[in-house]
Amino acid sequence: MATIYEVSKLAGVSLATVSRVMNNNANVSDATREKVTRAMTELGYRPNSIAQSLASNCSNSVGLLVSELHGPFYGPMMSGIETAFRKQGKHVIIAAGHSNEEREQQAIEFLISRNCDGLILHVEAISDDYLIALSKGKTPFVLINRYIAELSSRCIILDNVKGGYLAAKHVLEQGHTDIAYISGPLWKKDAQDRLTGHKQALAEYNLSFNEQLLYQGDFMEDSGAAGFKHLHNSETTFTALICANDEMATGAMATARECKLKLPEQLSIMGYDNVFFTRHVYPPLSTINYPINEMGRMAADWVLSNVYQKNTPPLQTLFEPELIIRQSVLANPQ
Amino acid sequence: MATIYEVSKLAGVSLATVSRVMNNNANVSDATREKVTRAMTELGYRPNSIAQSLASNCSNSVGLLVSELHGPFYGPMMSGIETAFRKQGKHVIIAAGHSNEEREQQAIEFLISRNCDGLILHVEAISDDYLIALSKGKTPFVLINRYIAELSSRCIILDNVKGGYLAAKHVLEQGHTDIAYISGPLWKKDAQDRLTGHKQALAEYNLSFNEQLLYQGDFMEDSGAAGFKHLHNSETTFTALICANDEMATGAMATARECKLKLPEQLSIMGYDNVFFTRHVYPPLSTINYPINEMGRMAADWVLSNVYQKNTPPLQTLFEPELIIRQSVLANPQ
DNA sequence: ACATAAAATGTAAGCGCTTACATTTATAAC
DNA sequence: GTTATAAATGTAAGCGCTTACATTTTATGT
Repeated sequence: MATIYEVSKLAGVSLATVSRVMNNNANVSDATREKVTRAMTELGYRPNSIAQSLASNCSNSVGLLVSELHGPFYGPMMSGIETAFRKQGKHVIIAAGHSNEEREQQAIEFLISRNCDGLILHVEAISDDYLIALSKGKTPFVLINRYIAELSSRCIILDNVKGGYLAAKHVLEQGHTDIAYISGPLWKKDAQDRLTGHKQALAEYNLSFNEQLLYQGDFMEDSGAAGFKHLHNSETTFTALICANDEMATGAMATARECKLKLPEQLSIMGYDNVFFTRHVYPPLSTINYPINEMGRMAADWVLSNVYQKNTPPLQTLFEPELIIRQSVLANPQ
Repeated sequence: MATIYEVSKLAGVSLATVSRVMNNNANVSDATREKVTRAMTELGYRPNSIAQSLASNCSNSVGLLVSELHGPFYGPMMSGIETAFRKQGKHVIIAAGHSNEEREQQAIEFLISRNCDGLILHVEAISDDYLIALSKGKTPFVLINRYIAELSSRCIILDNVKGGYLAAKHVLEQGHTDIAYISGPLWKKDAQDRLTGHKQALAEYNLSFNEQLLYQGDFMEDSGAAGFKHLHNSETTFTALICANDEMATGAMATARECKLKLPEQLSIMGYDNVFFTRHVYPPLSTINYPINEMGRMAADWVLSNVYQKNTPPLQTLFEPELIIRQSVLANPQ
């Protein structure tokens, strides 16, 4: 692989000049620029980005930490991010944290030791304190789907209270009054918020929240199944079940069907996230849209703007959920 | 950020010694190793991986090129790969090629200029010739889901002929004789192979392949829908539809239902890939398992073994598809 | 105790770039 | 044609490590 040195020799100029045309910064006369580019193509020169990084103290790479690389939620997010960065010649290093505190911390360490210029973090298990401490460090980062008051300007979040409200309201508007709820793990802020919104809607309809009809899941499919079973076997009855995300809704649907319930006739179900496969389940699942792809893009813009001083569209930090009506919620149940 | 120089001063040794304990290569006495590690923790020293890479000519990073970052197929693949590498302290740089020749080439260039030590490529549009030329270069790479005879030892593939055969055989065994087929784009080897297997099974049952019952799709959901419409409106009839992947099967199912067909009573459907959501569609889709997660892991092992000289389990290059029976194929149609 | 080999440590030259600063060359103003 | 000023180019010192080679220390055998 040719180096800048060989290029400079071939072109008959100094190293600095070659570097200048590469970073087309400074004043280089058209003539020499021409000479240099010709030499570069002749040698098939490709700059060594490692050397560039070391010399310029900028790795042109940003770390992306998600909980899982698979799963319907993170794909669109990564996609939005990668697209935005590649346009700018930045690259993304990915790591998975698996919603586990130790692994999330390790991943962050790893990304930092890799000299990432910035970090995009979707972390769940790590503490606020750790992140606040991290914010004192020299690697800037932005948080997706997590709000910490002290770090508010770098938190890109969805209004989950509103989302929870919207979901419940839709079900209420269809005439349901006995509504079960499978929440996410309530130590997570987003799970709490969704439930809060749910309760708000109930209150608006002068319905009191029945603790019997609440099951705390963990956002994973199996807990949707377990939750449904628990609720189904309890003494209370319900005509609708709202789940705090689509995966749990899917698990609940499968189990409900195993219990010989007709969907949506005997049970209306509502999800949350609008993960792509929700329209393929049966019946197609009504849900709340989580614009994760755009939020990923926004996180990328945050980094582009705050780390690389690029001009970006104005940064937006709070996103709005949206009701998606399909066929899993039946009107006028008896 | 502390550098190796400060560590060496604090520990009262030379740079080289510090470097030695970091790479715990050479002979370092326990006493000095002790001194050095103490100095490192005292300073909170973290090696600068960029500098390491430049000096050692090894970036400890491997490039991963997939068609899309989202979608049900690539997630498990990336997941298997990331896990394998992180255990070894290697990191993965991702790029998306979008099944487009130019973008795939750009992505490869990008990854190479990023000094990746090795590449894992899932490419579709790029030519064999390009890859063969690339193999002469200095960056080693392994191919997933692509077979090129000249590069056979670095092709990690599924036996798609067998998969196509298995799918058709299952449908035939259930008594179907009029079987439609929505293929992938036939310029792609895997699409061809699946169809070849399909025809083999037909032949085994002494059935001739009816070109009228073939529709060429593009592996995307919409083409499943379009394919079904086309087939449904043609003069021929069929009791079963085999699709070359799950997404197209899903598209076909949705459209079939829109056409008021009862599934699976009036139409049996078979998919391919066993993407995770297939068990959630209705009726749960019978399909062919594509062990993409393991294949990803194997690709990682290939790199670990061929690039980093690590010991790995024996490398396997050909993977076997497997029939997954769910409820979308009905027995004894009339 | 001495020679010799082995182990431990140090020295210094890069890796391929960027960039502050110095120098040369072109341009403008008179 | 000078001189002042700006534009173009060159020089060389790093960036933070690794590593070949040189040197010193320690262990071993007699």
